[in-house]
Amino acid sequence: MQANKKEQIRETAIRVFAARGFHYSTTDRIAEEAGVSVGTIYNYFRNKEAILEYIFQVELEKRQQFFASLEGDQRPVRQLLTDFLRMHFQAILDHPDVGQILIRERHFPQLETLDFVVQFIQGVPQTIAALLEKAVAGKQIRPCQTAVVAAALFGAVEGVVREAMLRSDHAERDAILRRAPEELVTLFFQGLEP
Amino acid sequence: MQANKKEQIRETAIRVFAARGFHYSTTDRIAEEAGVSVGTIYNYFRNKEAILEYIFQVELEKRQQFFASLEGDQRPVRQLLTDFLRMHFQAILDHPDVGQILIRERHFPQLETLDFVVQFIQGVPQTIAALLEKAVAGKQIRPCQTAVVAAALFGAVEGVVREAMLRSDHAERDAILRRAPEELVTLFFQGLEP
Amino acid sequence: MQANKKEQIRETAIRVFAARGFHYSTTDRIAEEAGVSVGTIYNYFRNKEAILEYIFQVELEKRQQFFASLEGDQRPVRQLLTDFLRMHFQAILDHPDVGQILIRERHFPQLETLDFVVQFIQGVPQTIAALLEKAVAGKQIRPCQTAVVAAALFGAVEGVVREAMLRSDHAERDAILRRAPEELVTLFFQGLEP
Amino acid sequence: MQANKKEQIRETAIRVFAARGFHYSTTDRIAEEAGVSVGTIYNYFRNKEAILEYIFQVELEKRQQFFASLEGDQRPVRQLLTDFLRMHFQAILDHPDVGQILIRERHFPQLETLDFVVQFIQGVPQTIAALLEKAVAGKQIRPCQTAVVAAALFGAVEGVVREAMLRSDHAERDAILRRAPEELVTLFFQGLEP
DNA sequence: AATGAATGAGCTTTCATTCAT
DNA sequence: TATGAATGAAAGCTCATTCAT
Repeated sequence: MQANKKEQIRETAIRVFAARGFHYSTTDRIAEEAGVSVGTIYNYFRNKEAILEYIFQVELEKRQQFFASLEGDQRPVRQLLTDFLRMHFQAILDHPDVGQILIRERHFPQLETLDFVVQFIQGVPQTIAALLEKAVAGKQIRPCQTAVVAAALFGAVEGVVREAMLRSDHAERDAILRRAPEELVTLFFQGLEP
Repeated sequence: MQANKKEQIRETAIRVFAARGFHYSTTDRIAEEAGVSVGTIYNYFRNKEAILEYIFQVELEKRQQFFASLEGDQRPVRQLLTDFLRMHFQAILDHPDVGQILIRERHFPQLETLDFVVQFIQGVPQTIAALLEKAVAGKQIRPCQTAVVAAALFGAVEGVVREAMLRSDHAERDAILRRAPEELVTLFFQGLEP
Repeated sequence: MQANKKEQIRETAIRVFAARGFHYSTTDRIAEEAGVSVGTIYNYFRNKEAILEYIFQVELEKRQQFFASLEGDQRPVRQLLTDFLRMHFQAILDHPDVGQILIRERHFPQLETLDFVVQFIQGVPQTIAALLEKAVAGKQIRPCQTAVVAAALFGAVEGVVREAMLRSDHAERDAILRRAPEELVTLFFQGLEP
Repeated sequence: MQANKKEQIRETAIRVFAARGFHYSTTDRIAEEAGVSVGTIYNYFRNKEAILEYIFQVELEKRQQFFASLEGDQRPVRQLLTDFLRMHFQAILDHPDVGQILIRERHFPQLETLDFVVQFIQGVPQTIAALLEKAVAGKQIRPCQTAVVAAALFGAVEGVVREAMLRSDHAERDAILRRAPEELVTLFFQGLEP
């Protein structure tokens, strides 16, 4: 029941933050929509910011678990990267609200100093950079500043998500998100051909 | 003197917003740092948001002027795009605070509905998309969803800027930003080769 | 077991109130330190104030029992008063936390209306006044406003306790408290010599 | 006008704190009774506690100024002390609410650490102790632990004020306060006769 | 045009108390 | 009897905005 309630608050907060933005969302509103009292929120979260932190934390852990499951995977780097992007875009397809928040509130000043947010923002590109490193070593791609290219890829992913989110036509939006992994991997791997 | 004061407030606000984020910046603070009284701010701006709007407006106009100056330029698309990215990265090198705000406050809910912010956020990628369109027509690159690719490029630019900003070594940071226009154009044009 | 638990809560509350002050002590904290749940507190006490009331009640009863034991004691008033002050100072030496609370929370608005607190705050001086009355009748001291003098003596006791508590050197502190009963009685009886 | 408003808030707060106690007084209530808005309070005071601090500060400064004016006064110590007590009791006669607060909120945990409160609670007795020291040197009183006696006198003063404040009959109350200085000085000086 | 004291709606947060288990 | 999650009234405080000077 406990974990349930925290989860219930998290999910409601995602909806509310996505609709209004963190700073225009009130704890009263979250409580009301979650069907609990304000006090209950504070039984599970230190303060309002902690809710946002938790949302990020959950998402980060999903990505990390995925990376962990890739350990020892012998398929070509291109394949692994495609898989990761598929997972990422699929997560956003499943919960567009989370995507909205991840993009919108990422630059939230207090968040930027939090360990797991730093890990998310730096950690994910670092893992991508490590994959690119392997691809360079395997001569699948030409030598390059892998950290910079990884950052570019990470940014490109964000840009495509943003572009997709702007579409009011849901079918169109989903189409972009669904095709994105292959297109981006193709674009980057062809762009990096030796 | 008038225009001067509005400019003075805009510049101070850039500094304050960049340091703290829009929502954690107070009008009192801006007034104090600008050496004017709060009341004066309201003689030049409808409200606090209007200051942010104005900051975006000024930046947007700079980009638009650059695009206007490109009108009729007959050089290859690749050349034009490189020039634009050079200008953009140079602007960020010159005023990192503005870059910070453009990235951070872009997703500000009330801003997203404002015409010239929409123009900035959509307009810049749209211009890039238009250039890509021309390149496709000229068979310099393969057919693609130009809007999505433009968004990816725009995002990649942002990602590289962010990566550069993380470096504590200034020389290294500047080196990345200086090389970035060519590298990104090369990456994308090779990636889009027919 | 019952009486035990109530006692356990009372003792913990004394520690907590003394350390933080009544208003900055939470029921959660008391429960935690007492090793019971908040709910349990409310099985023994009507509300938070009732805990404070009970603390006062227990202390008052101790004083009253002492007075009762003095009934019929034929020794000179000066002797009786000295004994009472000895008992009082000893009680504070034994439980400085209780002394702290008795002094600090005495002026608590809701407490001031409670019968047994009124009895404590007025009752102790009244008993002193009664003893002084007897001394006046016996011509051991000159006629005076006994209520006012009793209040002065009661206040003086408090002042000396406070002064003693300020000393960081424990030996010094204890020395003051040990000598205090005689010194105060001497001071006041000499001051009231006929 | 500025100083006026701070003064206006201070005076209202004295009335409100005296009637209800600090912890049961709300900033809204003070604002309402002072005829200003809550925001205005916070233009003059850091927070609610700062109002209480200021009340203490003003009273302490009055006492200190009085002591300063005594510098170089050649009259006998007994006379000086009587004068000081007269001033003190007169101040309480003039503003019984202040007296109430001085006694009730003195033990307020956050106040106890403030420099000027420490100065008040320790400083006033120290000045008294210094006067007693002079009286001992001049053989007007017998040798004694002047610090302890000063604490006792300070406490006795408080006790008498408290006793007076308990009287519902104002005439009676004022009578006690008016007679107190002479009575206490007589009591103590006779009690300390060599 | 410039000022800055005054405003008060509105927010986050706390915590004594309850009650279903 | 004991529990402790849930409650929600109530409080302190902030800060964008106004307007008399």
